[in-house]
Amino acid sequence: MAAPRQSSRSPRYVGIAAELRERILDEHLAPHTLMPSERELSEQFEVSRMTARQALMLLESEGHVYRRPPRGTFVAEPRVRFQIGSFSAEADRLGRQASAQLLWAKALAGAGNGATRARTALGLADDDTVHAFRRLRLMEGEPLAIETTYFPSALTPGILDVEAEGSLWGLLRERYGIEMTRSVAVIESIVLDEESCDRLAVRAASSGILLTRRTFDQDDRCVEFARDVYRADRAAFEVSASVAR
Amino acid sequence: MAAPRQSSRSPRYVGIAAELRERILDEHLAPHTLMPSERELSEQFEVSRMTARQALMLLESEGHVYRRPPRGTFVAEPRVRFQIGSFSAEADRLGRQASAQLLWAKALAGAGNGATRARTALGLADDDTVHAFRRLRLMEGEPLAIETTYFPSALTPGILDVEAEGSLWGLLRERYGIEMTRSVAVIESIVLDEESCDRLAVRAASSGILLTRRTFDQDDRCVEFARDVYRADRAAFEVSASVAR
DNA sequence: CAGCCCGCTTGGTCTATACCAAGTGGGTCG
DNA sequence: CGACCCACTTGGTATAGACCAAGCGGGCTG
Repeated sequence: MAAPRQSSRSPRYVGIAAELRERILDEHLAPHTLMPSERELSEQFEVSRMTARQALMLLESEGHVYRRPPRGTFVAEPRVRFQIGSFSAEADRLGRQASAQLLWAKALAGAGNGATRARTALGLADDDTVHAFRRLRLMEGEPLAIETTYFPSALTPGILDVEAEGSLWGLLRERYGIEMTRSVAVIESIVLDEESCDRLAVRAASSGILLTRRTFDQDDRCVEFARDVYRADRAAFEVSASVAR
Repeated sequence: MAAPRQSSRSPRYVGIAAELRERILDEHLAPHTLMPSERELSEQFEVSRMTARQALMLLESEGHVYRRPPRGTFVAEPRVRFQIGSFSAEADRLGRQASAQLLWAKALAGAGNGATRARTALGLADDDTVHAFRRLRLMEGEPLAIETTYFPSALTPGILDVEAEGSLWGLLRERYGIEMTRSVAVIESIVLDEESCDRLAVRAASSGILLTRRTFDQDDRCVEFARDVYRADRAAFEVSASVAR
């Protein structure tokens, strides 16, 4: 049977999403509260399961709920605000407990694997090598970002052998005497790839924020190139700029 | 009938999206090229229309295509990169032709309508009024952002009567002798509301980037509060920061 | 010839149904 | 008692079919 003509102009699933959004916000349901299942909602609102599902998918894309099959759909937590710079420094500033899980650490030479792009960003020659880390960053135990960081090998001998659970910037200062002085970054909205969704524990093709950063030291050498992917529903960025005239 | 067991692990629609993405990127199809319709794709790939549709929706959320019912689905243009600051200044820098359509301009007093929030951001008292503009910003004729800008009324007498098609920052400098010197902004990913989707000519519940900005003058007074909503698929932001130690 | 209208196509929405993978919990068996 | 297993529930994927609004173009009508 076709859809019965609705009185309002907007689609049924938008209205259902609005109703649920209101429930979450007005009754300020606690984060991680279990929402009704798709099948329950389809009965309550007298629509097919696919329509109830569309409403929940809308709320998920807004960051109001998250879904954890086969457990159910839950109320989400509000997002965390970052400034550009080191994840660890930000966590300290916010008084949150940050940690990192090393995914890999290696020396990159030759072409491919982002090595070429990293060398270009770092201002290195084609035959230079770079040291690269990929780390999952967590705050209060929740995965928030995947950082991929590249340093010129010449500046960071032996860095791959260090335990990389803490601040890499701190390591650069303490062990290599490199002072980071300024960063230039590009922030954009992306759709997360399969691996990132997996690591960040969000559903496939979720929205993410890509922060591509170059950091310079006291001599204005580019000493770090980083490509950080944040969960869009959990992160916000605070930036400041002087006005060019 | 149920879905036949696929050989691969990933869903059918992800594979179809990948195939189409490849076609767009490898054959570098020109922007605005018409893609096959959902019904055509469902025949070509031998899936139901809903599955072909999911693939196209995925590509749309990635910004690879845009949909314009009932004309069809088209290859999208790549995104534009901004620095924090004035939209007009950025357009100049990029050598693009920028324009603005005034949506409304009014004086706000009392509570509600964002007036309270604007006063707080501007550091004004509860009985002060603010002058507010909402403008649709276009680049090369394409809607890219909705700016809502608030100024202290005391600093900008008569500003509501000015034609607001160009740069408001230019106006502040030339007419009121106010020099903008620095901005502080928060960038985050949001889902666009119905009106914004409409104005920006994107589908309902598309992803957007919210830039909330406070701008200060030579005396470090906050002279502008702005809430700008950009299309996530068309905008990127370049920022720089010195490293706090 | 001008203008209107109608039918085709498109994406958008919705129904109804089916099977799948994977946690959860209860009950059973050794 | 402990380990295992199976049934139930959940969201995820997929099918097949239906009607809608709206742009477009061709053909008909005045």
